[in-house]
Amino acid sequence: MSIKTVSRVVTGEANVSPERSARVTAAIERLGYVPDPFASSLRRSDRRTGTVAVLVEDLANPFAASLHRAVVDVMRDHGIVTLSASTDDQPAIERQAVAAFLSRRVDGLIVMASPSAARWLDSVVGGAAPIVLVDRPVRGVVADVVRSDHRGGARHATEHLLLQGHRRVAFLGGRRSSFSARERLAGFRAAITASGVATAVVELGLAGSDAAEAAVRRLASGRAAPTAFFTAQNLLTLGAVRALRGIGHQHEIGLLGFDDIPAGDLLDPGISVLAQDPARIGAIAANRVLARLDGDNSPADLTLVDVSLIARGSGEIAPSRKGRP
Amino acid sequence: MSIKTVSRVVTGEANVSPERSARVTAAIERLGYVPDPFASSLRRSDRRTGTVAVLVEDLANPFAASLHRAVVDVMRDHGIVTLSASTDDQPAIERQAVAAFLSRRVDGLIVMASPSAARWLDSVVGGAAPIVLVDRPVRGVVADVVRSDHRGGARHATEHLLLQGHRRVAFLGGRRSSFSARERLAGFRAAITASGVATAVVELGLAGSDAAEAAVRRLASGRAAPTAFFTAQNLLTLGAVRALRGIGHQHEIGLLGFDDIPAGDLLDPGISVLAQDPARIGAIAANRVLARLDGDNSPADLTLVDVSLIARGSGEIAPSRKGRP
DNA sequence: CTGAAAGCGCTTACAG
DNA sequence: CTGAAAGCGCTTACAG
Repeated sequence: MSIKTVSRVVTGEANVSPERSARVTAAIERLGYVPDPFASSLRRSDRRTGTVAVLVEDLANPFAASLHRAVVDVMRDHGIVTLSASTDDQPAIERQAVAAFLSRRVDGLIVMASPSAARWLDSVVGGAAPIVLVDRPVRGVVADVVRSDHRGGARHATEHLLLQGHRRVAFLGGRRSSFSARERLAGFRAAITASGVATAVVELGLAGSDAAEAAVRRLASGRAAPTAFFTAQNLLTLGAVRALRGIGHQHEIGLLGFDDIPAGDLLDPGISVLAQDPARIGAIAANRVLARLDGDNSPADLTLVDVSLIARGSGEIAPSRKGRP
Repeated sequence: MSIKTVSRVVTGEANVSPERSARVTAAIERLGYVPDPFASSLRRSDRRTGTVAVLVEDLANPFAASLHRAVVDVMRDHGIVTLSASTDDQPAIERQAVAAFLSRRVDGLIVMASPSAARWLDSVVGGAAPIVLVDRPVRGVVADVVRSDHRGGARHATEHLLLQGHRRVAFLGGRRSSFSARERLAGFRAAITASGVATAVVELGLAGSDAAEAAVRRLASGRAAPTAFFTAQNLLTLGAVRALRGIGHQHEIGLLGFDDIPAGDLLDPGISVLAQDPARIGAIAANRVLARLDGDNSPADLTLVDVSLIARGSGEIAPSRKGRP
C-alpha cells in the first residue's frame, strides 16, 4: 500500500476503499502512529500550524490569567493549541515575544499590547497572522479590539454614588498614560457634569496602594472633604480601604472601586466594585481570531464588554449630615 | 551562493568566509527572512522543536497562574516557547491535551496531574519527552516531582498554634482523595501527637466554603469546643472566617489556614496563613525539564519547596480562659 | 571554505 | 480507487 493511501485515510480524503481504509486505521492503532502536523503544514498550501499566541502583561495577574484561560479553552475546542507570554508591558520583551511566535508560524495573535506597539506591531506582523487586541487598543494599529467598557462602567458607578446623595466625589487615578485610566476618568467626569449638581475632586498619578491611602487620608480630613471616593483601580481601592478604616470612617464615607478586589465581601462594610469579565473578553477575542482565520474580511471591529456593578455596602453609604451642603 | 551557505550562516556553523557571511546577514535583514524552526527540526537528528507544554488544573487559579508564568519566563530565557492547557482535573481532557501536545512534538511536559494519570501517563508519553510533575506526584509514574512540603508546613503551622497555648485544635479538610489533603492531615496529626498534650478534632470531606462555615459554627458552639482551627485550604479558610465573625468570636478563637487568602491582611484580625510559593515551584520544574533535555540521566528526584508561615493575627490568638482545661 | 545530492514526514498535482 | 513523482524549508553527509 502506498504512503499516499495512508495520507488519504489520515486526512479523511475521499476515494479510499473501505477495506483498505480499515486496514490503515488498524495499523495506526497498533503502531501508535501520530501524524506530524508540522511536516504536514510544510507542504500544505495554507501553511496553517494550528497554533495561536497570547501575549499579556502578566500571566499571573488574575485578570490576565482568566482571559488567558478562556482563550486556551476556546482554541482547544477547535483543535488549536496556544502559546503564551508575559510582557510586563516592556516593549523589548513584547517585541521579542511576537517575533518568537511569528517565527513559529502562529496562525493568529491575541495581544494585550503596550503603547509602544504602535510603532512596530503592524509592520512586524505584516499580515502574516490576524491580530486581536484585548483590554486596550493601540493607536494606529487597525485590528479587532475586545475590551471592557471602561468609560461606560465608570460613568455608571459614579451615577450610583450620586444616587446615594453624594454631591462631592473624589476620583483617584493611577498612571495617567494608560488607556483605561483615561477612559475611566472620562466616564467619571461625564457623570459629574451630567448631574449638574455634583463636584469632582480629581487626584491622578497615584503610584500604588500607599499613595492612594495617603491621598484619601489627606482629602478626607481637609476642608470640603468628599463624601465618597471612586478608585480607578484595584490597588488604589485597597489603599482607600486602609485609609478609611484607619480614620474610622469606613461606614460614613462612600467607596466604589473599579476592578473587583478579592474578599471584598468579607470586609466590613463589603466593598462595592465594578467587576470586569476577563473570561468573556478572552472568549470573544478567541472567536474573533477564529473568524478571521475562517476568512472573515469585514473591517476591524470593537467589542465592548460590559462591566458589572457589585453592591456590597461601601458604595451604598449615604453622605453623613456633616457632609451635606 | 548556495542555500547551504545561507544555512551555515543562520545556524552559526563554522567555515564561512567573513565576506559571504556578511552578505547573507545583510540579505536576511533586508528581506526580513525568518527561519522556519519546524522545517529545521524535521531534518535535524534530535528533532527538537523548542516547545514545552504545561498542564494545570486551572490556568485562571492564582496558584496555577503563578506557577505557569514562572515556567514560561524560564523557558523564554532559553528560547523555548510554552504551550499550556487547563485540565479541570478531568482525565479525558487531560489525556487529550497530552496527546495534542505530544503530536506537536513538545520537547518536555510539566504536569499537575490528576490521579487517573497513573494509568496512562507513562505509556502515552513513552519516553518521547521528559515529564516533570508539579504540586503532586502520581502513583507509579517515575518522574521528577516539584511540590510544596505540605506535610512539613502543616506540622509547622499546628505547632505554631500549640505554642499559643491551644490544647484542642480542629483540622478542617476537603476532599479526602487529594494527595495534598492527605499530607496536610498527616502533618497536623504528627504535631498533635508529638505534643503529647493536645487533642485533635478532625473534620474531613468539606465540599467548600459553606460546608466549612457550617462545621466551624457547629464545633465552636459544641461541648469541648476547639480553641483554634487549622483549615487545610483556601476556601475552607474563607468559610471559617465567615463563621467566626458570624458568632463574634474572631478575636477569641485561633485560625490558621493553608494557602494564602487574598486581602488576608485587611481583615480584622488579619488571617495567619501558610503560603505556598508557586513561582518557585514553576521555576524549579522548568529547570528540571531543561536539565533532562540537556542529558541529565540521574534518577527521578523530588524537590520539596518550603511553605512559609505568615503571621497576621488570627494564628497568634491565645486560647481564652474559658477554653482552657 | 563551498556546494550538489539526498532526505526529514508530509501533501500537491498528476497519470493511470 | 490507487500510486509514482515532485516539492514544502531545512539539515545531513559527502565530495571537492
